[in-house]
Amino acid sequence: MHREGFCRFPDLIRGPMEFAWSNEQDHVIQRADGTCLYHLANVVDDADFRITHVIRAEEHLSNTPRQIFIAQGLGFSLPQYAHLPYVAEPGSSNKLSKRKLNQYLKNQDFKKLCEHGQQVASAARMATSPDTFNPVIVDFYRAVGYLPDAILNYLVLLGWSLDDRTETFTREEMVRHFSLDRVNKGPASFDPQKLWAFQCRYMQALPAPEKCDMVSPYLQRAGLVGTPASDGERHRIERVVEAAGDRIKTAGDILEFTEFFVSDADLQFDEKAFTKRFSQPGAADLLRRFRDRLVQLAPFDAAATEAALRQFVDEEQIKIGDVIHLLRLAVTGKSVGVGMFDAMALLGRDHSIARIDRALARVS
RNA sequence: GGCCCCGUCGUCUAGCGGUCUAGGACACCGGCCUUUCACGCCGGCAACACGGGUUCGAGUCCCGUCGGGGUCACCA
Repeated sequence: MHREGFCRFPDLIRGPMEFAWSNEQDHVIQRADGTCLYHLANVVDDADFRITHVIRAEEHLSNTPRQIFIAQGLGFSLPQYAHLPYVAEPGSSNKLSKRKLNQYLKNQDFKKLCEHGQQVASAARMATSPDTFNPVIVDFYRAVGYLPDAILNYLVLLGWSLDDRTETFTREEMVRHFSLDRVNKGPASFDPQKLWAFQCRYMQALPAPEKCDMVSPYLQRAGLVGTPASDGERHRIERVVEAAGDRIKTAGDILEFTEFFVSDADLQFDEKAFTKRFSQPGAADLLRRFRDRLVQLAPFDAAATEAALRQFVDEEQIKIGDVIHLLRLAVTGKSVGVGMFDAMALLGRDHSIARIDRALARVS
């Protein structure tokens, strides 16, 4: 390498760069067996492909002089350089590393993202290894059912912005507006919550048919619908997706609504919640009386069941909350979920009644 | 340690000398809505690392200090 003088080059993000050659070491570029080392290969490869812009992470900034030295030695013309800031760990400015997963798990937000993914994976019976299935690896997001555009939109804003208000970009807008001169120099830390927010936003805006397409493979993997899904199953999926609405944040979240895909006999009850609700005095009896009204109701749709319930609580002089939680537990097995009347309409009268009867049977 | 980079709310950022009593977003905290959850709506908290200059005037320019980080392989 040169012993004196400076290596000067413009960086499209950082401006004019200057390194003293005297600080550079002589570097090995080829092994005794003839194989080449990274920097030589890199420079030759770039020249070979007629690379005009080398856009890479900041950790390569200090490698640039030696690569320039090699390129010049070989008589290549130099590409333009742009050194991007790297992505930092949540809440720190250390470089994000896939080897430090355990440490990141101490961050609550990161942990939540991870646990949500794990939940989806286990519900979908996907084999996962902690080394590859975690939020620092892109595959994680694909597996859990994130929207690529949401990830991209989040990522483009990590170290770059268009102005003081625009946050949402389609891919076309990204390519149209992105420019290196608005890239920040400092590292930006990965914020699991903000990524999640983008995912939620994009999911909300996704048209129903596309949402159904995204969600179906998860039900198939879980063995809840056929592959391919029958017309009936397809219709069921559409209705569940519609009823679930915003509650489905990632495609894998469909597996939080398995109660609409299992048989009445296979429905699992949240035992803790069940015990709590049904141990109230008169609970079973109350539910039984409302059940009897459901039997003769026609039509059996959301509006009708709601009207029936409201009339029922009115006559009984109780509050809607006194019975609807029992009803939800009985019909869906859970204490949370889609709107109660949507749930019953979805299942239909026979299944709704059958489930109520099954719940009543376990408490008598 | 040498060399290099960076430094505005907790986080991502806007700001390229006056329009900044510093704007937006996520998060957070209140309130409303409500059958659960989610959504939605309204309101709130919260930052220019510090010290010197330059200037009529500095978050914005210069210097220093402090702080954080990257990189120093016959790895890529």
